[in-house]
Amino acid sequence: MGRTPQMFSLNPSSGVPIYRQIVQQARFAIASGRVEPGDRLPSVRTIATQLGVNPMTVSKAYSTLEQAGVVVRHPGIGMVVSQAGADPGAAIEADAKALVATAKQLGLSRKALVERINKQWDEEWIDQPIPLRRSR
Amino acid sequence: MGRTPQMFSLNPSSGVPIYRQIVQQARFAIASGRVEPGDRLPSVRTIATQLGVNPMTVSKAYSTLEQAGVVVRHPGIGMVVSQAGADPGAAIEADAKALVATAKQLGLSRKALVERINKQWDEEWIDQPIPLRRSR
DNA sequence: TTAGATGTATTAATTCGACTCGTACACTTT
DNA sequence: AAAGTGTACGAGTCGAATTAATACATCTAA
Repeated sequence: MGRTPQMFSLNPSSGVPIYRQIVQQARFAIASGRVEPGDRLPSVRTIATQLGVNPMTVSKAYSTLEQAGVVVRHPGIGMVVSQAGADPGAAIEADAKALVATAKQLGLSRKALVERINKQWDEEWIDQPIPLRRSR
Repeated sequence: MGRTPQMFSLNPSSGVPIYRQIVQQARFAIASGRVEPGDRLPSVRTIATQLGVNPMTVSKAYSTLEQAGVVVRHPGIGMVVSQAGADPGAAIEADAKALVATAKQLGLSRKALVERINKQWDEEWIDQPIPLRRSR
């Protein structure tokens, strides 16, 4: 059984909470196709040991992913990537909802909001923090 | 001189910080046209007295509005609603920026993001918390 | 110039939520 | 059973956010 290369890694100096780093990296892994729907994520204890953190911390990350619909809990088995989880759109639903709510409160028109989004899209240039690695 | 009816009111049980409530209500007042560009907002001490809070708390609200470009500081005069401040689009710039950044990180396409926004727009039905009051 | 108005820098107290961990538990597979 | 899965519960820590008291700098208006 080929021990899959460590799926997660921590950046202690980033200031980003551990469980968020796990959530983020899991999402990247899915978005990049490194992990597909139906695949199992490493067990809570496996990750906890590898990263040297408490199992509860990993569990919190998994709970977050489950709430976001990215994975499904299979009792006795573990967390499995869901079909819908492959849709990155679902991941931003919460943020999108908040933004729309605010925009409406401010009396912003739908068109104006979309324009603002498009404008931001062109302006923002993110440095991709994706440490891609060959899978297999 | 007709004392304008109290422009701000607090909801202590809402859990929303005082200075945020002031910011929000000022934005509503502007969005609804109750206050127009060029108009003065009540002085820090006036509001502080009416609401029974510290002047610094009101000042923080005003500083926030200034940073957002909603009002302009006129030394010795007070805070005046700016022209650009009438544009509600500016008020959501920060949130829009965050959303776009997240979407890009997740590998979401521009089209997919806009679709998500439109979807949310149709789904969300907000209860307008605008306590409109006749002005004058 | 001076009295009275404006907003604010500084500092401090306090609240409050986010984050992490230890432990014990319920459940499923094998 | 034995060994694996995730988690409820409780506690501890830490830091940012919020509010306040006070004194201050600036501008207007007379």
